[in-house]
Amino acid sequence: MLRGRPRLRFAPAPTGLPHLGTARTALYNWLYARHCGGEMLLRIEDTNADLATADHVSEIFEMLDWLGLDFDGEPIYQSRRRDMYAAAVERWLDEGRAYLDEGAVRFSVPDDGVTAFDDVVRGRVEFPNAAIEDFVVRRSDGSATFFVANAVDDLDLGITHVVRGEDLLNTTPKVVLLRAALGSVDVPTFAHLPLIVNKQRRKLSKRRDDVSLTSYRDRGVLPTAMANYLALLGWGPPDGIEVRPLAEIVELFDLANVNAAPAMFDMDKLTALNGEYVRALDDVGFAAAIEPWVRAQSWGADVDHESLTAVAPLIRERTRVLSDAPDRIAFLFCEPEIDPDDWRKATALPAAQVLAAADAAFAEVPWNVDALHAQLREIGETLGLKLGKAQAPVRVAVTGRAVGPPLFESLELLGRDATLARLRAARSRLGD
RNA sequence: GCCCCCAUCGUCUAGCGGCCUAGGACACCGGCCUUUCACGCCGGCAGCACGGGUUCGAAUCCCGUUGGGGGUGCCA
Repeated sequence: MLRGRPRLRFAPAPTGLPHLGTARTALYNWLYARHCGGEMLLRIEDTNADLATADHVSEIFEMLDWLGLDFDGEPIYQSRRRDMYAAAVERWLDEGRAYLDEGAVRFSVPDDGVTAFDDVVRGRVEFPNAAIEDFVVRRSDGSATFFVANAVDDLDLGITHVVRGEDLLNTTPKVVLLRAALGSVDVPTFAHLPLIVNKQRRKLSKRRDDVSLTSYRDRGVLPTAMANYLALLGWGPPDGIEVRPLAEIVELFDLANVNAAPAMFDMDKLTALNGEYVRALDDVGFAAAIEPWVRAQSWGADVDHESLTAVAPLIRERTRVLSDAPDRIAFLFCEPEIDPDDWRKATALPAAQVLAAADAAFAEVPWNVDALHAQLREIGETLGLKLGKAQAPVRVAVTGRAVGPPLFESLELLGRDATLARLRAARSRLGD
C-alpha cells in the first residue's frame, strides 16, 4: 500500500468514441481524487498506433470537459514514453525474466506461487501464477504492450490508486508481476469497478448497445444529469438523496462504498433524472438549452432567443430530454400538421359548435390567458361541456394535436390572427 | 476447458450482527390536483437466489450449491 497524498490517473485508450463505461471510470477516479484532495492525472494510452488517432484523443478531452471533470497538470501521452518501456523490456531480457518468442518478447511468469493484491471494492484477490501465461511485453514490431506501459507509468508517476473497470481485473496480476520485476516493493490500491451492463446483463458493447456518450448528448441529456446518473451506477449516497450537485457527491463519495455487482444501464431512469435537471432550469437557461434542437428544425432558423424564453414555461415540465422540445412547440412557429387520429377524436364531440363559437368570440375577446380561458369555459357551459372537453377541438384546430402545452398560454403567444385563421381552417375542414 | 468476479424489489441502490414486520429512487398500478398532457401530492404492487453452518440473534460472517458475468490477443 502506498502512502502520502493520493494520486490517481484516468487512463483511457483513444480507440473509439467515448464510451459510457469510460465516462463512469473517469468520473469515479475524479470523484475520489477530489474527495480526498488528491491529484487527478490524465494519461492517454495511445500505445497502439493503429487504433489511437488524434480525433479520438480530442473526443476524450471533449467528453471530460462536457462532464465537467478537470485534471491536474498536462495530459501524459504514452506514445512519448516509449523509451522507458523499451528500457524496461531490455532490463527483463538482461535479467532473464523475459525471452524471445517468434520475434516477440514474453515475460516469464513463475510456475508456482500466487500473485495477489488488495482491491477496495473486492477485497483480496489472488491468482495462481500457474494460470497466468507468459504474456507478450514487446511485440515483434518493437512496441511495448499495455501491461508494460501500465506498470512503468504507474510506478514512475507515483500512482497510489488504480480505479478501472472490472474487465481489467484479470490483467492486474500481470501488471503487479511486472511492477515487482521493475524493483517495486509495493503496489497501488486497486478498485475494480462493476461493469455497466445492458438488459441482457452483458457488458455494454459498441456493437449491440448505444454506448457512445455523444449519442446521449445529442438526444438532449444534460451533462450534469449524465454525471449524476453515472455516479449512481455502482454507488449510492448514504442519505438516499440521489439527485444532487456533483460537488455534494464529491463530499459523500468513497471508493470503499462502491458496489461490486454489475449495474444495468437504465435509460428510463436517466431520462427521469434528466427531467429533474431540465425542470430546475430557469426560462433563459431552458431556452438556451433547447436552442440547438430548435435550430435544427426546418422552421427553426429564425426563431429568436426571446421567443424561446417566452415558450419555456409552457414546455419545460414536459421535457425530459431536450430533443423532445421542438415537436411540442412547432405549432407556434409554423403551420401545424393535423394528426388524423386526434382530429377524429376531437370531432366526435360537438366540435362544429365549439369552433363556431370560439371563432366568433375570439375575434372580440381581450387577448390574454384569463380572458380566453373564461371565454372558452362559457362556450363550453352553453353547450353542456366541461372545459376539458370544450378545449379539445380548439386544441386540435390550433396545434394539430390533442395533447400539448397549456392551451390559453399557447394561444396568447400565437396571437389572435393566427388563432382565428386556424379555427376557420378547421371549420371548413369540418365541412361547415 | 482454465482463471477470476458477482448475487437485496423488474431496474439502480440503502443496509456493513440486534435500529429490518428490509428504507429510497426509476418503472408500473390506483387516486387527488387540473384547460389536454405533464408537473406536483397521496397510496399500492414488488426483494434479502438456495442449502448448510457460526451466534443468544443473520440480509449482514463462513462453507457449499445454483445462477449470472468477465477474462483467456503480438487490443487496451
